[in-house]
Amino acid sequence: MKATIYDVAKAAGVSIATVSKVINNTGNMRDTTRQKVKETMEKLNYQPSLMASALTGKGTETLGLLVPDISNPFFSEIAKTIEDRAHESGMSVIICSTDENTEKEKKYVELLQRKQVDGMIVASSFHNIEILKGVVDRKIPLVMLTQDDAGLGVTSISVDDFKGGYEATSHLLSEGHRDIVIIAEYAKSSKHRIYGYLEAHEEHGIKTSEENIIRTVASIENGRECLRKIVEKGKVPTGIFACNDLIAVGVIQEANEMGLNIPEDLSIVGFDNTILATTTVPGLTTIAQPITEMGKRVVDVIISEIKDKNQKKEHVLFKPQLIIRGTTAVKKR
Amino acid sequence: MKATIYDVAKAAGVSIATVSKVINNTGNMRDTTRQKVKETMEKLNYQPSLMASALTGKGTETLGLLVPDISNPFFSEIAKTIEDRAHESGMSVIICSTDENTEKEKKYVELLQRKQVDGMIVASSFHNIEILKGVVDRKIPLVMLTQDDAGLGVTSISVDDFKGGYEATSHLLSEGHRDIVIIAEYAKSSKHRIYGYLEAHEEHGIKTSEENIIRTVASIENGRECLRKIVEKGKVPTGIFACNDLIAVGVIQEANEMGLNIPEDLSIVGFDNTILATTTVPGLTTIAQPITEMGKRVVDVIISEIKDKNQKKEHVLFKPQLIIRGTTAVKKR
DNA sequence: CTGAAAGCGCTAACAC
DNA sequence: GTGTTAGCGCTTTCAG
Repeated sequence: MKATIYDVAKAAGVSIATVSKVINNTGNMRDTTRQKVKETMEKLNYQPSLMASALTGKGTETLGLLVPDISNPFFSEIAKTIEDRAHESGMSVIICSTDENTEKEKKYVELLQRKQVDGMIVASSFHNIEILKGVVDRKIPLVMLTQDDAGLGVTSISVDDFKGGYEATSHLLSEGHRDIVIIAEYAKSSKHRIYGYLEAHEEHGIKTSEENIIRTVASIENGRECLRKIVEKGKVPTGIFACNDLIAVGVIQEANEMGLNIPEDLSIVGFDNTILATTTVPGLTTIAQPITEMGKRVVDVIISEIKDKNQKKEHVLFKPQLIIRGTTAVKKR
Repeated sequence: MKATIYDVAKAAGVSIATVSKVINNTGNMRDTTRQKVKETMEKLNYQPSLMASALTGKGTETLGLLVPDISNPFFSEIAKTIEDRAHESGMSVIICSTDENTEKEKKYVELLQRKQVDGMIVASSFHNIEILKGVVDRKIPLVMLTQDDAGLGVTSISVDDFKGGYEATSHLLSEGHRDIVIIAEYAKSSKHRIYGYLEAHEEHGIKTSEENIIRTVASIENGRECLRKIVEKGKVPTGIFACNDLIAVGVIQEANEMGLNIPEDLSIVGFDNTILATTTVPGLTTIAQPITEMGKRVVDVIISEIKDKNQKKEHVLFKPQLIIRGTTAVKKR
């Protein structure tokens, strides 16, 4: 069987209390004792059980991360930075994909609670806010990433969606496009991007209509479908602002199949600047979210909340950045 | 504070043993009692601590998954299927990205052991085999995914790399290409793909040389660099078999920048069939690994090993599938 | 400086 | 049927 603290104590000829002290580097003791214990731990290949220590009040040193779908590049990139930063701070991460599914949301949140995670990060979308209220009530540190706090009174970290939407649209507008369709998601963040889209139009003195705003669920397939529907309706826009790269890629693919040239016939702007934006041809003009900084920040925040609950909650907004690649150009048509 | 089993017992007017029984659905008792306890649990919002139960001998119901880099689409796609399947079986997953870094490998494996995961899945590459020996010695179920068992005597699940390499090369060969470069990784799996590459040549009665085999670390940037180097050497091949999609994408991008037309001037075959293969233009011809089935299979295997250690170890080989898209065509040049 | 002992929340015999 | 009790492996006073 695995060595326990007792085995070490016995082998080293000391008490378990002493061993515990060397494990945690606490208390004072003769250097020779500490040394001896260390050696025995080594020899016995002893690894203190995190379960047991968690049970005695110490934290579990693990974070829960809830994302809609880890196989989506945006989330896997975020997960990577979160994981890295967490490990730097001695924490590990359990990732759960909710699939935008209320059942799973509930199940996973409960699971994470039963596993006594020290804190939870909820990324991008969460439908069952009641569930989250429960974790707040239980005083489990919680921070929202890439979405607002939904009235939970927790800190949230996101990109400035309004500004992102504004910049994407402005870019299109300034290249002469007057017929711009925005393909949004149902999420709150998309709402802000839509406002940005609207604001940009207003500022440029251009009017747009409700018809130019369509919504869908993020996926390549849905992006394609959207373009199909747009075209079916008759008038083809010269610019499309897709609220994320996945949708944008779908639009690009469908456009290609329909024989539309990009960017000559149709300019496209995405959002997120995931790896996908770099693999299309031409490269996708998109709004970058500073994923790395945001990821680092969330874990820093959550860790500081774990150390000291009732920290001041804040709403951190990161600056989006327009990355111009090949899918946008001055209007020709 | 959070409700414990004692709180429930007191509130329901029973003993903790009874509560434990209803939690685990074991033992017999009057239906009314069970009902009453259930209600109290509900009312108190009680959630049994997995820490505590893990400590008493039951498993932790968590799996450790070691991948090189979760932000790589191939791994995030695998992680997703593993996560899904695991949850279906009541297990959660802790994902760790080793970054091909021996230090991290060691750190994470130790961490997972201290967290007492019930089993570990090691995907794709692991350098410090000694470390893995340690987990095998400790009788912790371990299965290798997408790589061979490195003499550990554990079960491994992977695609038939030899066959994949053979088919990719054969496809190129049968389209008339005679000058085919293979860009491989340093991993064992690449070795088999190279053998497949060689075998295909032999079978077609075509000879190739060592010079046509180059190696690199998987990344878009390295893919680009490889093509650059190949071109610098003078003779440009008409076909390239990249041992994964990431590299293939890099080759495509660089080829585009160099003014080479794909597939007219250069045909490319990738490996993995990740989302990236669908987002390039033209779509990437590639060898698909049945990610979903493989993912399901690993967790099924590991779970059965958890239930019954000293299960027969096997080496499961999945069939690769050539997916023809737009980056390959009959040789023109 | 070091050790004894009381928990942490739960499970699993074994009594009653 | 239901309760008592002895751990699981560790942390943490509090004595010595």
